[in-house]
Amino acid sequence: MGLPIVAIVGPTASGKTRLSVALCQRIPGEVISMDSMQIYRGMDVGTAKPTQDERGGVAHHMLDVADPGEAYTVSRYREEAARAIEQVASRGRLPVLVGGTGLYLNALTYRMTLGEATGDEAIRERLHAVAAAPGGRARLHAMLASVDPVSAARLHENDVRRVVRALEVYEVTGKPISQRQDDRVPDERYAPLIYGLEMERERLYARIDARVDEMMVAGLEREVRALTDRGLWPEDEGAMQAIGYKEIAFALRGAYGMDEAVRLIKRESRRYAKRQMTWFRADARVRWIRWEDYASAQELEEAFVARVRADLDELKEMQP
RNA sequence: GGAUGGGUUCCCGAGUGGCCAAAGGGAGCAGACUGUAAAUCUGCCGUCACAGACUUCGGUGGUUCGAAUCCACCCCCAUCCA
Repeated sequence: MGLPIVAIVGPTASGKTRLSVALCQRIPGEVISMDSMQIYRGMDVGTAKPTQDERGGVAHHMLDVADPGEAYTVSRYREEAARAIEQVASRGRLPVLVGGTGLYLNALTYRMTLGEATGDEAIRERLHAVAAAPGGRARLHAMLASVDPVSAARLHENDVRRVVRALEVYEVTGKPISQRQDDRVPDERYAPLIYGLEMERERLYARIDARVDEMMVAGLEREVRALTDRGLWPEDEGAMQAIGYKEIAFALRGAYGMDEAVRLIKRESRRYAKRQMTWFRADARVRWIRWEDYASAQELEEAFVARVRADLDELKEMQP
C-alpha cells in the first residue's frame, strides 16, 4: 500500500493556503505546492504565493524552484515533487499537496508516462508553422489522423497545441501518444486523500475581485516590471503567461491602461477558477468541503483537521 | 421651443421590406485536458411540448401577402441652436 498523502485542491481564492497551513500545524505536515506559477522565483504577489507570515512556520516545497526565464514542464514537476514528498515522509511528516493545477495533481497521483517523448522545439516550431498557414489546422489534423487516428478523433482541429504535441510524440518515439493515454492508473507509491474546497460562485468571484485589487496595492505592477525589464514578455511561453502578468505586461507596453488590465485580470481569474472547478468536479476521488456548511473559517478548519485525522486512521486500518 | 443623431435580445453593437430569433464581440453557463496547463481547446447562450411552434428589436396605430427595417403620432436619450 502506498504512502498516505493529503491533497487540497480547488479554485483560486478558495482558501487552500490557509487551510493547508492550519492542517500542517496540527498533524503535523509540510506543504508541497501544486501550483504551476508559484514555481517561479520573483513571482510572488501575482501568484498569491504564501508569504513567510502566511506559512506560519510550516515548511513549503516546490515554491521558487524555477527562474521565470526557463520553461518548466509537468514531467519536471512530477520528479521534483515526488522527491519532496519522499523528503517530507522521511522526516515523519505528512506530505500535503496544495494547489489548483489539476494536471500537476494527476501527474503525481497517476502513473503518467511522460518520460519518453521530450519536447522538441524544432519539431514544434515546424508543426506550428504548418498550422499557421491558411487551412493549416485542418492539414495538421489530417496529418495526425494518418499516424494516430485515435488521438485525431479525440482532438479538435483547432486545439493546435495538443495536435502538435501528439504529432511530436509520434515523430520522436514512433508511437502514437494515444497508446499511453487510455487509462488512469493510480500511482502505487501513494495513497492520496484528496479534498476539494468549494464555495458559492458569487462569493468566490467577489473574493477573486477583491484579491486582485489587493495585489495591485501590494505591488503587482512593480513585480511585472521587474520581469519585463529582463526582457520577458507574454509572447514567451511559461511564466509570463500567468494571469496578472500578461495583462500588466501588455499595459506596460501601452496596449491599454492599467485600469483595463485590472479588469481583465479579474475576468481571467474568474474564468480560470471556473476551469479549475470543471477539472476537479470531474475527479471522482475528490472529497468535497463546502464553505457554506460552516459558520466560519475556524469552524471549517476544525472540522477539516478532524476529518483528515479520521480518514488517515481509516487508511491505516485498511493497510496492515 | 427648434435641428440633428439615436433607442435592437444580460451588456456593447451590426442589421434598413422576406434568406432575422436577428452578424460580431463581451459577460454567463457547461465541457475537454498525459512534457507550454494561470496554458490550449470545444459546445450552449429568447421561450417551449424543440427537424416544429411561439414571443422579441422604446410605445401605439398604420402601409404591405410579409416590417427590427416604410409611414404617423407619442415617450426617452445625446449633441447643437434658442
